[in-house]
Amino acid sequence: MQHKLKDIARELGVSTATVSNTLNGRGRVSEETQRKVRSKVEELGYRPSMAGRALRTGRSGVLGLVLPDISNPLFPEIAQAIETAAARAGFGILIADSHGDPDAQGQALVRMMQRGADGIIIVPCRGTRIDETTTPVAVIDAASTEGNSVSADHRGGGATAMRHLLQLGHRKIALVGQSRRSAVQIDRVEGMKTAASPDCAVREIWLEDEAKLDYVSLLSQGFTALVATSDIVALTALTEFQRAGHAVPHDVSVMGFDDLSFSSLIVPGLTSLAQDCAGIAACAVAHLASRLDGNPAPPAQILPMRLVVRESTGPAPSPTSNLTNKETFQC
Amino acid sequence: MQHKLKDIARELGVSTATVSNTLNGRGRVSEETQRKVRSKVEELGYRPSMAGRALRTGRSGVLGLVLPDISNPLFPEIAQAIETAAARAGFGILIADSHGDPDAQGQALVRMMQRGADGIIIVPCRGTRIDETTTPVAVIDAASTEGNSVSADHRGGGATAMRHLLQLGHRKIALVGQSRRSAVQIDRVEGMKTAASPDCAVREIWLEDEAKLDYVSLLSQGFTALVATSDIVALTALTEFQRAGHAVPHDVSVMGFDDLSFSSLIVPGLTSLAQDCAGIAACAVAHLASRLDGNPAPPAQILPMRLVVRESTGPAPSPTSNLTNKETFQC
DNA sequence: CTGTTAGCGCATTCAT
DNA sequence: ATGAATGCGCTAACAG
Repeated sequence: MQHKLKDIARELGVSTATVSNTLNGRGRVSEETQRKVRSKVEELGYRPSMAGRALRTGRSGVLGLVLPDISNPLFPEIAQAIETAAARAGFGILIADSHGDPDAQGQALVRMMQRGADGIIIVPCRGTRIDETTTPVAVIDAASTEGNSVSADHRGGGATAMRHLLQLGHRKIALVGQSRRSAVQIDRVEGMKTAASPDCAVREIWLEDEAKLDYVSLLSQGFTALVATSDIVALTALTEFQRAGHAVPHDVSVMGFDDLSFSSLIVPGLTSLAQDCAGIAACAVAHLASRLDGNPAPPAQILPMRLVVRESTGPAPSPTSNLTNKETFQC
Repeated sequence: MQHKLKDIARELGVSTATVSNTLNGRGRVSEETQRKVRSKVEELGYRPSMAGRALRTGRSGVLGLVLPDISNPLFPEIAQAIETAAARAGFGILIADSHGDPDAQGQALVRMMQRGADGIIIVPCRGTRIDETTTPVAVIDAASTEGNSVSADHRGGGATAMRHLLQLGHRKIALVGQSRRSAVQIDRVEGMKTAASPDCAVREIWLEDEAKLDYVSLLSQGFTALVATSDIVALTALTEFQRAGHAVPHDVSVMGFDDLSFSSLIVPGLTSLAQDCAGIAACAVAHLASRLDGNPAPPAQILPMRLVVRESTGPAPSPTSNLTNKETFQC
């Protein structure tokens, strides 16, 4: 076992209170003794026991992080950002996975509280709402969700995506989402639709409705661009197009959301809208830290999304060449 | 604040020890009082304070998990598996990210210990070794790494990959890794090479050596298959091939490692070698749990990898059609 | 079988 | 400016 507060107090001939006061800056302690204490602490390699402190102060110095589905590829970034922000603020992160199941999510919340988490950051399952509890909770969801504490501006991101394609001359655009139960996806699609110009034809497609979407047939229907609510879906579309011999972005432009790790690595690189994960994480941690200091819950914060232009989006094909694919040109 | 042990003891007219004994099964307590205690606990919704217990027992009930780079897409699965395994064993998971930096890794280890982690599971940075400390550590790396506690059979996986391609008739195969500093990647490539038949030409390529690898030119050099040490690299190769108009697997077979989440979603689906994340996680947690019970460190465990065959691998093209690509056929 | 007692390591009064 | 004393909630000895 390590050295205790008492040890270093005894060795210095002072009281434990003095040592504690020095270390926590709380105190009226003379410069002289402060130096002695600090050097002794260094010498002995003393580390305060979190258990003792937690019992005394009722604070564990730990925040819970509950995620809906760790296997979602966006998770790594958000988790990393939160861990970094929390560490900077002196908190540890206790992690839990709800497997997308509302029951498991509830149990995870209870487990975190039982473990003494000072606060909880949660990215809720689709369609679940979080009832406020005794321990403060920061919710990262969509701006349109009640109880949301901080989120990316998914609507604004959708609008930005749409404007990007309009600028490139696209006028017939497919909007592809996975599930309507996701408030995030709904917001993104809404944003796209509101930004569409009157002369722009838009078709909204939800994968949960279709057995299997035939991406390639969209081209013969005159669509020149596709925006997916996730880079995952965009990647699927991209590979389908390329496999069928259609050039991206020459024949069709493709873009997604979240700027996942692979999006910059594939060929062509995927144009995407990135969340400000670091900003969101910092907000969530700050939110909790502030409430732990006794302040009331701050208003929800919405952080802008950032357009990352890569090679998967380009000028709309001219009407004549619209149905022409690469092979035909080459022969 | 919640109810304390004392409360429920007082309400029942028994001692705190009796309640504690009942709850921890430690005790010589009559059936009668046990029932009364349990029902009172239920009624009051009593939850033991981890802080108090931790201080008393010196055990936090928490394991640290230190990852080299959360943004690695394999992380989600391994983290999820470990969280699940730990929860089953009654542990919480305190997470930390070393950003691939050995210094940060060391600091993360210290932070975990300071927070009172009972044990630490670590996936080390490339090229780092973990010195055993006072708190038990389980290392998840490669079988060839000293100090490794549990890992997938990366060599065996490499061999399996090679045999899969040999069976399909491939005899000129490119092996693509990212960094030689990764023991995991080394093992995978070694496994591939040992399984290559004498009549099979193999070329080992490390991306850290090349400014930018020209995947497409490999085809004109007669390669009919490519194995990457990661699905990420395989995905890059796949999209490059498809963009250039080469059909996968008709013209070239591609396979990777780790069966990342996107591998089943792209077209064609990526053939890959999957780690048994759940098994690895269970082993790591069991390893730590056993050592916390006072047992000596168990020997390292190696878990087999599983071949997941999808559409990106197929029969080798016949020698005559080897240099022929899709467009030429169609014209 | 059950109750009493004594800390675990720390932060915090209240005296000095 | 410092020290002595107190108890956070719990469990492990020991006593009954």
